[in-house]
Amino acid sequence: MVTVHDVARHAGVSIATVSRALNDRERISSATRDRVLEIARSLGYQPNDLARSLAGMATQTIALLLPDITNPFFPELVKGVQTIADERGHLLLLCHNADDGAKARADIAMLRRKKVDGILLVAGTLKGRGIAGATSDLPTVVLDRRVPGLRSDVVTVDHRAGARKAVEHLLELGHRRIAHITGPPGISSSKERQAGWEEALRATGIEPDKELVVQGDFLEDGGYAGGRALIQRKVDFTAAFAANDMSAIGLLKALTEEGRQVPNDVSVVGFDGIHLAAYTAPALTTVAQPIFDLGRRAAELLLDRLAAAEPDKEPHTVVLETKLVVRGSTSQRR
Amino acid sequence: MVTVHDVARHAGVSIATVSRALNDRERISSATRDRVLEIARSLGYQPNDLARSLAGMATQTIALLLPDITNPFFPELVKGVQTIADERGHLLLLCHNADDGAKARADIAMLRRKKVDGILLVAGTLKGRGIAGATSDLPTVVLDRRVPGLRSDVVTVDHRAGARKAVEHLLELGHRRIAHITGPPGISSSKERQAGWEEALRATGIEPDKELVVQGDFLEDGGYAGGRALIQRKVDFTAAFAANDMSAIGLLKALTEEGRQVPNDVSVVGFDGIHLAAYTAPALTTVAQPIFDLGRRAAELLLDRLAAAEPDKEPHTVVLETKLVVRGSTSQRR
DNA sequence: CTGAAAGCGCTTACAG
DNA sequence: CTGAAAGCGCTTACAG
Repeated sequence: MVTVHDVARHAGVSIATVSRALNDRERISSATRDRVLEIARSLGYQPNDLARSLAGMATQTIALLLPDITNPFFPELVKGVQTIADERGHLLLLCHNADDGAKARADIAMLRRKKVDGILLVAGTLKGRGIAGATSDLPTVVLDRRVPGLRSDVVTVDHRAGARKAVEHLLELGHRRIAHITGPPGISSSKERQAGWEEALRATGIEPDKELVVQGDFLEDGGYAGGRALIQRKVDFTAAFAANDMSAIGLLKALTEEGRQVPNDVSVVGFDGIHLAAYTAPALTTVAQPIFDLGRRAAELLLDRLAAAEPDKEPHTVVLETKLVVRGSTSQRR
Repeated sequence: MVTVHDVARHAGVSIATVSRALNDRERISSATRDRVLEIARSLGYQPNDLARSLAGMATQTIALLLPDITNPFFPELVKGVQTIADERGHLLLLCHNADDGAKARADIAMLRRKKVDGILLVAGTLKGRGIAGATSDLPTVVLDRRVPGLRSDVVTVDHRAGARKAVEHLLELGHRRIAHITGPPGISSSKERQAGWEEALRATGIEPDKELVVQGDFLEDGGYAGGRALIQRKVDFTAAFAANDMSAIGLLKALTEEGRQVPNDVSVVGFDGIHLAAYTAPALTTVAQPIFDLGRRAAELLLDRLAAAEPDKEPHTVVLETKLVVRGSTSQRR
């Protein structure tokens, strides 16, 4: 393996000069720099980043922690992150925690030992408390929803406004009895989306009916169970707003199985805008998050902060826009 | 930051002893070991893995290189890899190369400087030549398809046998004019799947008709274009085997647009078994690869090799089984 | 602009 | 079983 010593010897300079040539920024005559660089190249010199980082330089590595990459929401987000990491010469570490707080903390401890420069955290249904301690003093950007107790940059969407768009769309189609399948309890994005449902109804003079609300979990199963529950309880509804696309897809399945036609008998709107939503039958009307941009902006925010002169300046929150995408699962109330 | 020196001082021992206590394996009295460990714990000592690795230990980090995480084939595979990495205390680096050889080589160079222990490579449509050089002497396991010129472990499926299953299924349903949308040219998995199509036909005494073959690219667009081409050319066919699920989905779309009912007018079979295939209308009959296990086995193979006494022993190829999953897109020939 | 030296935080022969 | 020392491959004050 070729080291700075080899390059130095061949160039007839000290290793300090080699280091300066390689890292440029120090004052060094351009003649020596060019000569050293040429020799380094001809020797096939490749710096050892371990040594570099141990000597005080950044590792140029960030980590992305998320619950489960097979959740269709995440690949697009990962791609957004990766795009920026690539652009800026950083490597991306991926960690799955399956919404398990202990696993997440163990991952963070490991990342700390590895001296990653910073982390991107999709908290899923994780509680903020344990995580906040684990990430202390590690530059962190939180994605998609706020995590209580965690003082960090946040990149998210306006979940409440998005939910309002979904429900307003249904109201405009003439629906009045609009069910809501919630997300998992206790996390802000669930609460905000439900609040958006309520707000939109009230704004039209409709008092939200508790009977129309069933609890889900952001998963297909929860949407399916929710759909069956609504029907079993003989709830009267002509439309439903599911807290995310996967639960909307589960709901679609339950409705179909129970003989209700979508959208003729029931209109359905989801939330997220995952690719999958375009392939269901009927294709799902949904409130699309800018998933790729969420990843992009979060990575940018993190790397900007890392590159900043004073990286500790106060946390920043970026709120991106959602967009209603109308497809086949919604129609005029009959 | 707490270092071995701090622990040593508090314990009244040398840093060598601290290191031995931490890493266990050396002979050290259990009394001192326990005492040192207790002190390390109470001081909140966390080893610096950069220093550890620079001093000769493995980085416990592997990398997974793939074309594009938003291709629905990959999330499941990543999860398989991650599962094993987690089990064995390794971190996972993710690199996207968008089927760009130069990008892949740059990534590999970076990974080398970071001293990753080994890499997992999904070559996509990458040519073997450039990659083979880049990975030289870096422990590598190749996934899903063989890469010519690359001497490494391989975990794959029997693409040809899988394709035969698809076509045999169609033959059993009475179809005789079975079109084939190929994968991208020049890569082994495409060729093998096409060879399977031919074999199955010949085995039933049918001579493969060139007219029934249209080139695709493993993407939805290629399947869509292929479907339109078949119809425009007025090719006579009652069934089609697409080289993968995404092209089958594109084909579904083209057929529907052209007024052909699936499966009544045309039966369609895909390949891969991505989740998405279960959500289309009709749901797609497909030859499922054990995607999660592909990732699992590849990671196991790599980590086994890294842990092995003689890591250079000759390359191993693991071939996993595919499984026909019959859904709504195929039916008896009318 | 350049070099000698110290230091980053570990592990591991080598002695004892 | 334990310690003193060397070494992993870099960067960066400190002098000059």
